[in-house]
Order: sequence, then structure tokens, then C-alpha cells
Amino acid sequence: MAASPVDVRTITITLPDGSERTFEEGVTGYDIAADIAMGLARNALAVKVDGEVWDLHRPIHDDAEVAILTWDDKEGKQTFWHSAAHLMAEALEELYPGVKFGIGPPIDRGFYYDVDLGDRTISQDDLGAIEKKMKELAKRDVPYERQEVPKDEAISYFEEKGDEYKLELIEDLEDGEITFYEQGNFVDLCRGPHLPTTGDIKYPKLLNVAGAYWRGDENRTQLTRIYGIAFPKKKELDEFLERLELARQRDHRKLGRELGLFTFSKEVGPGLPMWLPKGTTLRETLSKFLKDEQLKRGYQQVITPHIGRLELYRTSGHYPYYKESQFPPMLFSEEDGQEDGYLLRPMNCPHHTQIFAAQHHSYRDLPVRLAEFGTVYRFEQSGELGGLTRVRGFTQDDAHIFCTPDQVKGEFKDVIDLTLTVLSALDFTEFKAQISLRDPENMEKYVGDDALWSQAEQDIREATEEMGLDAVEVPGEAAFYGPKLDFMVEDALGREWQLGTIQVDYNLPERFDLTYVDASDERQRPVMIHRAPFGSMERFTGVLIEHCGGNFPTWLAPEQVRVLPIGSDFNDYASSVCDQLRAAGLRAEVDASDETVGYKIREAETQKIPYMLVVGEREVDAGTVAVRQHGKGQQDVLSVNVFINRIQMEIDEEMGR
RNA sequence: GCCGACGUAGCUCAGUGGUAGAGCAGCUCUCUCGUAAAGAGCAGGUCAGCGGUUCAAAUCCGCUCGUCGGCUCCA
Repeated sequence: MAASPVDVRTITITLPDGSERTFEEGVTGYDIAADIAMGLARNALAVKVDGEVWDLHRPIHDDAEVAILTWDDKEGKQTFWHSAAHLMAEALEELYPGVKFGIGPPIDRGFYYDVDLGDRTISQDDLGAIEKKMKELAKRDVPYERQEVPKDEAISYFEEKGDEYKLELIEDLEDGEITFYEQGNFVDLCRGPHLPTTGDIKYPKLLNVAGAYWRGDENRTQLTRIYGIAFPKKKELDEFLERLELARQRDHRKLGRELGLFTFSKEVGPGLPMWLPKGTTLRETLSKFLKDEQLKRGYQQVITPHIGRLELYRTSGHYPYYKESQFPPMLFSEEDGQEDGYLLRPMNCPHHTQIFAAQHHSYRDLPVRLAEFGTVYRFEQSGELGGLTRVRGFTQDDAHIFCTPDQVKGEFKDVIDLTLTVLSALDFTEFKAQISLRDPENMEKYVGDDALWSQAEQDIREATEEMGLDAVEVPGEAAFYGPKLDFMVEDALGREWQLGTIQVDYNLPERFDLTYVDASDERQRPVMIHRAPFGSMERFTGVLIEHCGGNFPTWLAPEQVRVLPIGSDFNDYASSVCDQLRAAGLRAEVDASDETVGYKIREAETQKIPYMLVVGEREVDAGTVAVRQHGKGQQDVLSVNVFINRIQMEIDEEMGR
């Protein structure tokens, strides 16, 4: 950098490790990276300056804390993908002249751009051509150039281009903060930052097209959203595509069919899953596990009907307020002309309030914990249905805890403990926990006493801390009736699903006028806590199937052992082995078909049955079984009793007993 | 609900205007078998449904239903 000796000013750059270096004013992130190591400069994608991500070649004028961002940093990837989105936009403009652009941000995995193609449409089949054009453009290797533009100039540029979306975006910006980025023939309104050049985006991959409303508003134009991803190295793209393929293999809809777990029928109706015998075994095993845990914790099991009078839901506030997401009510008119009828229940809680209300409660009785695997029905929009994760009829592993405000924290701790016990038994180690709090800007939209809310929010915070749970707090996400704690996991395709939930409710006890009598003989309002560690049996099972790829732990496997006689001469022995297994409480079957052993094994392996017991003459003579474990080949020859002991020990261990 | 794609045998898929195909699964027979597919034969379809264009439609057009990818919503 040439600078005259007179006006050189130096600035101090602090690196992430705390070390300081001195540079001339106007130094760039690239220069700093090069000063540290040439290798770093080569891999640098952007630079973080005082917590803000900048272009690598943007001059730094003041003392700053600086971190060089590479592919290994989230912000580095985001910059890369953001630039890839611009490259795709340039390709689209070449292929579809006159296309208008909405927004094109990076997302967790890749990027998208929302575009208005006028009368033209784009389908999956067109993506290859766009991708090809992107590669072609990337080869030109031109820089992404940042320009600060006055507002009126920005407006006239997009007026001339006729892009009303960009104009609308500019409207909302202040003069002086508007920047354009230009690469080759493409100019876009953009905050940035971007990569130094297009040439780094060597391996783009466009994934799918979808409709998306402009600014997420369904009353406005629907744009075409194109999703893509890009990588600097071929190896990374290949790995990504491989993961995608693996995810497809794990899709619970595919495995559910192959393993005979559940099915759907057009006749029964969309979004109404039916559990096949094996899926039912799986679900009931899960339910029993949870029920047993709950009994240890003082829950009481209840059973309530699947429908209720409209009046129940008028009192609870669910009807007609949430009418669009309910199946239409079964109506009849009473003699006095009053409309009355029944509703398929969208929730279990109104019924449970009536169980609580059926008896007088002393403070000594609290907390009352009413549990039910309650089936509910919600009329989800048709476009939202999918597999077991979004359905119209599902069973919540529900319970409602009626307690005093002082007991909220203790109950939360117990439910967190229960949830963690359950998740760990199912080998879920990757999940997120989120505490949803009131929106400090809109405090009036919440029901219930302000002091109670504050106390409950603090109780949840402390409960999570004391249980060693790492939770993120999100203000504004609370329901109108109370704060909550949610557990979220990702499915095989990286989509995030809410599973377990714990919610405080000040609303229903009020609406149903629920009371208990305190120590001074005063009637008091209990707090209600809704909680479901799995969320719904359907969604949870769907996510579980993907989580383990259909290879269920032995305790959950619908069929735990299959006995395979080598020939029909050994069918009787196989049956007697099977009987012994069943007598020991194991789920076992015999494959007495006229097939070869090889065939029977292949069949059992594809069905992902944990144990196969091959029996022939040697086993009959010795009273043993030849044990083969799923995915591991033959292991041991054991006596039937020893095998039973082993598998039972394994099951106990899996269930955390 | 909206945008886009798709719908052929139980499953996976071929078939672009001229008599509906394959592999696997199923059934029958033969083989009685030692760790991931024995052999032969048979059966199986209103090409999602309805309507239209045409001498002729799985194929072209329209509507309906369903599925998939998103958007939106989720007490």
C-alpha cells in the first residue's frame, strides 16, 4: 500500500485471540489475513469488524476487533451463499430477461431468491439450465463491487428497471444507508456483504422451486422462490448430495411403508394416519414407557371422550375463535332455536378441567396431575399435511397439572426431568430448548396477573438452569395465556419440529372458574400447566423413525427376534424356541416359509429385526440357537435361556432401568 | 387455502396418439436348504376419478381428488 509519509495514520486491530497488530488506516480484511498467513488469506471469505460482517476488501478506518471469516464460520458460509444468490439472480436475468427480484437471502443451508417471472413459469426441470448458466458466469470471475448510493438515485435505477419489489424495499430504507452490489452485468440492492469475486462459487446446486408470498403476506403477489446451495469445493458438494440421498432413505414415510408401521387411505381421509400392527406395537411400547414414568411421578391416568358440547369450547374460548382449524361442528338446533351441537375436540384440556372441577380440592391435594393419551382433531390446511409430522388427527401424550403458583417451578423441574429421561432413552442428544416469554412491547395482549407472569417466567428460567438444560429465551413467543418451554428437534431433512412442550396457563382456570381451598379456607385459583413430552405420538414416532433410520433399539422394535429354521424339519423346534421367547415377554416370530436360509435372513435384515436365531440340526441336538444380530452378522451360538437373559439385560439397559 | 411438480399392478419404475410392460412382492408346484435373493408356472391394472378433443387417449385439454416441495397458519 503506497502512502505518503506525511498523512499516514495507523490503527490497531485486535484479533480474536486478543493479540493486537498495527496497520495503516484503510487496511482491508484481506490484508490482515495475508499478514497473519497466506493460507488464511486464500480461504478468507469475509471479515467481521466490531461484530459486523464486512466485505473482505472494504477498507477499515478505525481501531477495531477483527476476525477473518472462512468456510468454517457460519457467517463465512452465509456470505458465500448470499453471493451465490446474486449469481443465480444474474443467471436468471440472462435467461429470463425482464425478471423482477424480491429478496434473496442466505438461509441455514444455502440460499433462495424470490422472483417474479411475469407470465412465465419455472419448474424443477429448468434448474439444470440455470445452474449451468451460473457456472458459466462464475468462470468469468468478476468482483462483487459495493457502492453506496443516494436514495433518489437508487429509486430512479429501479424505476427504470421496473422492479416494484426493490422499490418497495428502498422505500423503507433511510437515505445514506443504501448500498448496491454489482457483479458483471448485474446490479442489486443489497446490504451485503459479499465474496471478493464470483469465481469462488464453483459448485452451485439448485434444489427446488416453490411459491412464496411477497413479504410473507398471502394477500400479495405470489413469487417463485428458487432454493439452492453452493460450495467452494467439489468434495463438499458431493458430501452434501450424499447426505441428501441418505436423508431420503431415512424418510419416515418411506420407512413407514417398508416396515409396515402405518398407512393412509384416501377413503378414510387425508392427514388421518392408521397404525398397522407393527406401528401399533411401537407406539404402545412408547406409550407404556411414558405412562410408567408418569406413574412414578404421581400422575393419574384419565379417559375422556373425543367430542364435547359446543358450549364447552365456547367457555374455553376455542370456539368459534379457532373455527378455521377445526373440523366443522356437528350441529343441531334446539327447540328454542338456539344453535347447539358437538365438536370433535381440538384439545384435551377443556375435558380435563371438568375432571378437576368434578371434585372439591384442598391445597393439600395439589398438584393434581391428570394424564391422558388424548386423541385430538385439527383441520390443518390441505397444503400443510405430510406424513406423520403434520396430520389432522393425532394423539397427544397430554397431561394437565393443576397447582398453586408456588408449585410452578417444582412442576417444571419435574417435567423437564421427565422429558430428558424420555429423550435420552430414545437417544435424542441433539435438541433445542426454547423459553417463550411475553412481548415486552405488547404486554396488554396477555391474560392473567402481571406479577404471576413475571414469577412464572422466572420460575421457568430457574427450572431450566437448575436442571442443567441449555435453553434460549425468545421474547414475544409466549401464548396469550402463559409462558412456555418447548423442545425442538431436526428431522432427516434438517427441518425443525417442535416435539415436547410445557406451558403455563392462567386462562382456562379463570374461564372454567376452577378453585381449590387454601389453608385459611379461602377459595383460590389454581395454575394449569399443559405438558406433553413427546408432543404427539404421530409426530414423535415420525421423527424417531428418521432419527434411527428404522433401526429401532431392541426394546422398541415391533419384532425383536425372528427364528429361522434351516428347513421344514426344524420348524417344530423353531416354534418351541419362539414360545419360550414369547413366554419371557419378547416379541418373536418364526419364519416357516419354504425359502432358503439366505432368503430368510435377507428378509429379516431388510425388516431391521434386531435378532435372528438360525436353527438347524446342530441347534436342535444341543438345545441352542445361532444368534445373528441385525447389521452385524453371526455372533454366537447360545442356549435359549442364555440368549433370553442377554436380550433382557440389553432391553433393561436401553430403557435406563 | 396459495404456487409448482407428480399420480401406470401391493412396492419400485418403463411406456409421448394406434391392442397396457418389467423386476420384486403374492399364489401353485418342485427343491429341504447353514448366515443378505433357489427354479418353474400362474394370477394381478376402469393407467387416481369425471368430462372434453380425436377414427383412435395412459399419452392432448379442463375440472375434481390425492401425494410431494415450499408459502401461510398453528389454541
